[in-house]
Amino acid sequence: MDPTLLQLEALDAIARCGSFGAAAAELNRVPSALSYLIKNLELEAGLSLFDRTHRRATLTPTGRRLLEQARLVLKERDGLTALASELRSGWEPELRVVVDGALPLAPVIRAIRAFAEPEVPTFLRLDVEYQEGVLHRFEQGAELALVLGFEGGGGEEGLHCTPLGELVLLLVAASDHPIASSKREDLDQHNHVELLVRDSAPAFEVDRKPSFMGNRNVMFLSDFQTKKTALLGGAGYGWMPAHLIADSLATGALVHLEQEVNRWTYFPQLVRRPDQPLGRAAQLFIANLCLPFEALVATE
Amino acid sequence: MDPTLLQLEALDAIARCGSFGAAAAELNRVPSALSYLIKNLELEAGLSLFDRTHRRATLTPTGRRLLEQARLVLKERDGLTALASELRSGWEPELRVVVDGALPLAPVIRAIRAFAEPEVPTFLRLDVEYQEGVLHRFEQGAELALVLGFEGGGGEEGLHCTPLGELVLLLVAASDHPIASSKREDLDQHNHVELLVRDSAPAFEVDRKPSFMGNRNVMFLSDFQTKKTALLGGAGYGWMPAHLIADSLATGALVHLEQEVNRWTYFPQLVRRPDQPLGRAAQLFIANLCLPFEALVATE
DNA sequence: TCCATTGATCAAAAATCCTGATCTAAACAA
DNA sequence: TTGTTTAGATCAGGATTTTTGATCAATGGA
Repeated sequence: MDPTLLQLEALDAIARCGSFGAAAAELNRVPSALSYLIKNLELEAGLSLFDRTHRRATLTPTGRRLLEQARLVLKERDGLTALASELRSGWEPELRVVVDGALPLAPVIRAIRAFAEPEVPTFLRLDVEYQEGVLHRFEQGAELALVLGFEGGGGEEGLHCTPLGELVLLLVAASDHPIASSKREDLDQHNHVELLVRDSAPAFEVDRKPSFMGNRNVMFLSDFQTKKTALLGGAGYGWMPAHLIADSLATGALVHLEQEVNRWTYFPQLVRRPDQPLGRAAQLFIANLCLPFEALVATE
Repeated sequence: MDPTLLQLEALDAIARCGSFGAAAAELNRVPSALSYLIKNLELEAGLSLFDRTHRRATLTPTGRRLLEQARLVLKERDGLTALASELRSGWEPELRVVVDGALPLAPVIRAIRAFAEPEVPTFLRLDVEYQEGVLHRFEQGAELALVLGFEGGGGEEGLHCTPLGELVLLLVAASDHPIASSKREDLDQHNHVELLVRDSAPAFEVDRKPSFMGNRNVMFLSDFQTKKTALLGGAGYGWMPAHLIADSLATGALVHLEQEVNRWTYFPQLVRRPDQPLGRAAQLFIANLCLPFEALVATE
């Protein structure tokens, strides 16, 4: 059995209009055309769908049941034409975005909410990555990246960058950790453990990592929330985005260390490729992102 | 845009097989046929689905997205052919069953579980009715009825009946109700309230109800569970299926009244029309119903 | 009873789809 | 570089399917 969409449309129209004639008028056909389609449908299905003993052809129970399923087919077909129309009107089929896990997630979450609307046909893929993993994911084909900030603050490699405010990282430790009461320049004197968020690039070899920490003791963590927990537990010291530890600094659970370099300001950027124009989904994402982002970075 | 199932099948096959040629072989066509179908699909959709700059045609992101939706259409189409095959092999499109609310529901619930299996295409409709409502619903077209028992115990009106064991109704009241301590023949002397389950036939006129209770005080309830609650609350006395009040009799919350007629045995019947043969769904229902029914009626 | 309406049937016309030959261009090996 | 292989596009003719308009039978209402 191999039903045609035409046959299913005829079945649906006849059931809705109540007669072959009315359905034929709706489909801009002649009644005999529908007669032909339905006859073949019944023949191929091996089922009798209409009861012709009375003048008006009425659906049999079998016909009604099959109609239910036929309407599911037609519904998906309509979904296909709608999708084609949307793609034609500028929506990307898929939008991939990378976010540096050090950035505040709240504005990103607000932006992805817009993709739940039914009129947005684009599939959204959002990856939260760390360190080199952010650019690695971007190079693999993501259309947008929210990065912590390039060295020097400006763009490089011919990428199009839009500044998104500023993000402060602070060197902190638990208030009951010995390092909290030590003075400047003490960091190199002791073998305190430095907490670091692990690079999320898959093929990244830990040996090739710039050995700025020398042979000090280090603890690698998967993300900043875990790192915060470890810091609060007194595992060691480390850099944290200010917005993630404002509460702990206020309660005094964490303290800002008094070191030569204990504060670093980054300038987060929205990065995209300059050659290819933004699709409607990318524009939607940016429109829902930028405005609140500035505000949230400032206050958090 | 009006895509054809052929076009969608071609799109799906090319994506699965990796090339026009392999897909053509799978569909028993010639490559140029698929070329023609896809060209028209792209033309009507106004989208480019394949990238032909390289030798092997590869799906564009747009093509991949549209393919996702196309596969949904084909999936529903397959569901349609499967449904047709099932209906052809003897499954009814719909099965309607009525159950008298006085009967134990457990065996019925076991029977309807079988209809959750995906290989059962039949839509099941089950109505729990009371009194005249049971036969009323059966006459409206239900294929099967589980009735409390006809007067005289046998079948009537040329219906096919199968006995399902026996069901005892007991005349009971709350143990702290005045009637509980009264002796036989007292029922007519006092104006105690009789609790009754209301007839569920929609057009049933309460005036035409056989006035066997004369002008006594009555309280109509929607079902036996509600009636049990009202009995436990001491609202009055009434008949209850034994299986529903076994627990309350055991704890002593309800007591079996000592009256001339305080016990009635019914013989529940599975009723169906003798002229039309049973479909597979009806057979499935009965097969899952009968065996446990006898056991449950006896023990409950 | 007649008459309007519904739908089936049929042959011819129209549209669609398939085929097989031919052509272009990319990938690949020498 | 050159020639070979392979994937797919294109095109005209043929096969198939669908549509049409006329005709016919049957039902239900006036």
